[in-house]
Parts: sequence; C-alpha cells; structure tokens
Amino acid sequence: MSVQERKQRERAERERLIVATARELAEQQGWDAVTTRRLAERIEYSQPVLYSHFRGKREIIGAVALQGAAEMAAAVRAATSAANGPRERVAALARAYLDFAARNPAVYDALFQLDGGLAYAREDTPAPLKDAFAALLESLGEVAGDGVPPGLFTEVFWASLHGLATLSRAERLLPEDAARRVELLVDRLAVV
Amino acid sequence: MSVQERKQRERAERERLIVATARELAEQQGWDAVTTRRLAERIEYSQPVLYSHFRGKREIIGAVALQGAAEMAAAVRAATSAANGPRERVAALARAYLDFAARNPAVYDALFQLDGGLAYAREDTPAPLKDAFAALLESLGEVAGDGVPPGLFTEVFWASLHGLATLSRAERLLPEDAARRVELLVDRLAVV
DNA sequence: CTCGGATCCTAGCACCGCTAGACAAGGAAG
DNA sequence: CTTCCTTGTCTAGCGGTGCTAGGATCCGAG
Repeated sequence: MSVQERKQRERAERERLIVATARELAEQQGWDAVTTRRLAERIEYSQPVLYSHFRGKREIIGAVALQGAAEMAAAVRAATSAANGPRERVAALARAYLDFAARNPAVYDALFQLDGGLAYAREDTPAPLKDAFAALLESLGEVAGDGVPPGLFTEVFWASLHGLATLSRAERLLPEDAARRVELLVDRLAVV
Repeated sequence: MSVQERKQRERAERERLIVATARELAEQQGWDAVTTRRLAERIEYSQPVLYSHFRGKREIIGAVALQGAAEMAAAVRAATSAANGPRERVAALARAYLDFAARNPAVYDALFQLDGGLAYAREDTPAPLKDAFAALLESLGEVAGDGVPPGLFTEVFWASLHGLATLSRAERLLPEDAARRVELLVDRLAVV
C-alpha cells in the first residue's frame, strides 16, 4: 500500500508544480505565453502529462484562479483587521484589493478576466471563491447603509474596484490619480 | 483619374465590409470565432487581402472599437439629452452605458477587453475614444461635487460602470439585481 | 520469471496568424 | 498592335496553438 501512497503523493506534488509553473510563467510573460508546450517543457514532462491532471488549459487557469482567490481573501482580511473603524477598514480593503490586482496581474486575470471554467455567484461556486466574496462582505457589509442589502452593496463596491483595477492596468485611466480615485470611491460609496 | 477614384472607392467599400463582417461574426459567435480564414471566406476574398487593409487581426479589432466608440457616445448623448435634471441625467447615462455593453458585447470587448492596438487616456488617443469619454464627462461633470475634478469623477464613475458591465456579463454577479445596483451606484456617487 | 496494468512519450491532427512568391489583368509606352 | 510593367489577388506554406491516439517502457503482483 505504501507504494501507492508514495505515487499519489508524487502525483499531487506534480500537480502543484504544474499550477505553480503556469502561474509563474503567466506572471513573467503573460498568459499568452503559457502554452501547453512551454509549460510541459518547464516541468520537464511531455505535453500529455498535463492532460492527465487537467482537462485542458482552461482547467489550469481555473486552478491558478482558486489559489489566487484564497490569497486575495487572506490579503483583504489582513488589511481590514489591521484597520480601526469602518471607514478606515473599507479604505484599507480597497487599497489591499487594488494592490493585489496590481502585484499579481496574471492571477487577477485568471480570476476575473479569463475563462477558467469556474462558476461564480451560484450554489456550486467553489469554496475559495465564495470565501473571497465573504471576505469583502465582512467589511463592506457594515457600511452598506440603511435599507441596502449587504450583498448588493458588496457587489457594487466590488464591481467598482474591479473596474478601477482592470482599466488602470490596461492604461485606460490617468496613472497619476490612482490614489485619489480610491479616496473618492470610498468617500462616496461607504456610509459611515 | 476617374478610374483611380473608382478603385479607391471600391477599396474603401471593401474595408467597411471587412470591419462590418468582423463585427457581425464577433457578435454572433464571439471574437474567438473571428479568425482571418473565416473572415476572408465571409467577405469572399483570400486571407492576404485582409493584410492589405490592416496590419493584422489586432488592427481589425481596433477598427471595430472605434466604430463602437462613436456609437456609444451617440447612445449616451441621446439618453442624457432626453432626461431632465442632473440626477436623472446621470441615471439615464448609466442605464444607456450598461445597455450598450449588454446589447453589443463584442463591440464592448473590442473597446475595453481586447487589445486593439489603440492608445487610451493620452494625447494621441484617437478622436472617437476621446469623444466617447467627453460624452460621459458632459453629464457626469455636473454631479462631481465641490472640489472634485470632473475628469477624476468621470474616471471613477466610468470604472464603476465598466466593472458592472464586465462582471455581470461574465455571470459573476447575481443577474436579478442589475437595476438595483445601478440605482445604488448613482445615488451614492452623484452629488445632486 | 513472467504477466498485466499503469505511466509516459513520440508523433500527429486540425486549426491559428501571417507572408513569400507565382500569376493574371490592365493601362502606358513604343 | 504588341510589349512591358505595375497593381491586385491567390495558392501554398511557415511556425505556432490546444489536444489526442497509439506505442513503448517500467514495475509490482502472482
């Protein structure tokens, strides 16, 4: 039995290697550069090995996305728990979110721009995604304002952050005003 | 000379055909289905003809984007000019923007999701793009609030709309709350 | 020691964006 | 009228993509 266990362990280890390598490659050269050939070469296996772990490239993107969702949730919680008062907590959340998106563009793309084959905003949404949304909701819910459902408010605030994240990275906004945009957004949206 | 003029006219006409066909194909089956082969087949010319009009696929996307920018600007202006009062004008703008994005997903992608080789938020930004931003600014500037630069406010409001547009189309938001999200956004961001 | 299943690789498919080079049409020059 | 040359278009092909069929090899079980 021990032999099978070892093999399973090795298999899981290789799967981690695939995901980590895909993420690394995407972060270095963009997702376009993550081809099955290059990925296979980097992990020092042949292409078909990838398909024994994942159905296809899409699932690999999805795996990176799930990893990223967990990290983003952690980053957001770390930032909010270090802040005092609802207003400052929301500002910290916004900064942490945008900072995560800017520092991990490939992961952010995997989460929200590319098709990783994941279901969002549904019952069968994977746990890490639900939890990332929950992390936002924890701090945003307390500034939703009277009569506004926390979930609805979180969706709006999140969408605004997402818009800022994607448009500024695509160089469609003036780069020098980034901080002031966040200030304005928090000031207006959050009810304190 | 008349012969050359006729040829120029025919050339311009064919270029319009290429852009229109690319847009149509993208709207029907998504941009992934817009391959140079399929596009060439649809316009009943061979592939290289495309490259005598555009540098490559990216430039074709850019051409669709410019066309879309003009239409979006017109749609936004039509909606705002029919509304009374700043608050209602902004609400009409938001609805028109999101409606345009929902009705023309491929064009919206060409504008803001894909790489069409266009420069944004710069001096050499093509006129239609500048004008589309101007169309937003005309109505949003009057609700920026004291001490907030209209351009900055427009960027934030636009980013929020963009976030709502992309996330809802990617099915990352609850579909039934679309209208309430817009209400909330306008209520909070606009100073009336 | 042999057998059989698991594991992995080579080779290849159909498609992609893009381009070199052949070829035909048509006006200009002799 | 013939020749030439430009202009326009096409066929064919290059190197790449995601993905897979089928053969080889390894290794534990009996």
